[in-house]
Amino acid sequence: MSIGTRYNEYAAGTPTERLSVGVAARLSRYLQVLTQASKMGRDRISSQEIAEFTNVNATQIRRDLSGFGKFGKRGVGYDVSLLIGEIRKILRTQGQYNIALFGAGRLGQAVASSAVFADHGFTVAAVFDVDPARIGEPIGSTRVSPYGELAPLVEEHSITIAVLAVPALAAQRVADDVVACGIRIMFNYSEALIQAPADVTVHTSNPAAELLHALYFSLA
Amino acid sequence: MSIGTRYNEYAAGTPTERLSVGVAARLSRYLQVLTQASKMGRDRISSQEIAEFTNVNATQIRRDLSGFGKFGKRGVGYDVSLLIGEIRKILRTQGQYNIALFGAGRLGQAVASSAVFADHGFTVAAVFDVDPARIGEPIGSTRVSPYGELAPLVEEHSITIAVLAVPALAAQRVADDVVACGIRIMFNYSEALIQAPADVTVHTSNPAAELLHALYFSLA
DNA sequence: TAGATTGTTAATCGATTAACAATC
DNA sequence: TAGATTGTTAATCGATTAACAATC
Repeated sequence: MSIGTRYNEYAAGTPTERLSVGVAARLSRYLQVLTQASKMGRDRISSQEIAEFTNVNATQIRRDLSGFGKFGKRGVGYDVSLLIGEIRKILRTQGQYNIALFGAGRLGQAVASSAVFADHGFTVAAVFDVDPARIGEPIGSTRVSPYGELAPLVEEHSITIAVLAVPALAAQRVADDVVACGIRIMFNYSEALIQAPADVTVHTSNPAAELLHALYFSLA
Repeated sequence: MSIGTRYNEYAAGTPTERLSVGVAARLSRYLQVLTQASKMGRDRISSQEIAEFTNVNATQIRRDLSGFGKFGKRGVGYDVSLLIGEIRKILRTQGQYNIALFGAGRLGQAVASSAVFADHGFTVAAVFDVDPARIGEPIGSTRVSPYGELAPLVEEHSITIAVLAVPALAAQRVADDVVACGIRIMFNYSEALIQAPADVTVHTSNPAAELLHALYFSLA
């Protein structure tokens, strides 16, 4: 009966089924490439080109997309802005999402002033730091808030995502506080291994692992 | 005959076959988790714990490792430092590798002073910036060099990896120059889509795509 | 028309999962 | 001994690849 209820909810809200983890991950990456291609003034793009930038097979890309409609033109490719719209509809991530950034040091400042999040509708709505000297400093389009105001500001700005740009030793404590505020998605730029409840998603930036992997294949 | 020659080369140098892309990528991620666990003072770790931090299935982890030897103890788990050594042997990435960092701005400074690369034997041997005001500035354990000295310094320091912390608009030009110097591995922190020859590996940091992906699954 | 690229199928390959004996 | 976790097998699922007709 509870399973039946869930199916009914899906049927009422959206006719499509839940995407698999793999498909959702790949669609997100296509969206990133398309967004950047659009900024570079590209109108059209082929599955082959998307493949080069995502390292996903071109046939796989065409099949991922064709599962939701015929978005391309044979002999021509895909219209970039049309495809951006379609993927956003599929991912149901068309809205604006507010981010809380932790750490107003060099990394935090770089993140706050970068376009990488803004391009996808993510707004850095609050920045926190434990250093009293930094409180009130302008950063991106906001100012540094005291860490003690975390809970009320998360509530006030409807923040759903945390980005951790703090030292590794502080990361777990911040993660715990963030979870306590009801945030369920974190992006961790520190090298710390974050412990979090099962319903919380933690993505950890891992450039060193990617270099090791690349290095293995480049060695004779 | 050429195929036979290749097999002979492998047989002479190393008895093991080439790892698949998937295995090498996963082993690199296990190594990152183990390295961090070691820094946190952990002596032992179970496949289940590695699974939680890598999002790789615990059975998969055990099978990846058991293909190369019996590194674990039943009922106990894996010895962290022993396993670090074994994976380094498998990946043949035990040496020191020199990095050229491009961009001495906030992001570049954050990267240069972070432990994330140093923990895996990557040394930032040279930092380049086009801003004359920054030349000679200390950054990490080196100083900012003029961009014009790229080729001789890459040669002098045996640099094999480039890390791009430059604005998106400058990224492609830097990538072209880097490739011209013979570097074949790049890590790109900008949101730019980098074009490079097929034998060059470019990894682009993509926090926004990972957030979009996480967001999809966290939405009701 | 000729060339290019999508949409789609079928075959192969690798990853995931469940299960469990072995053993620390 | 009892509990825990590895090493390993088998079954299922999803990704990759090649191929090609459809069609812009």
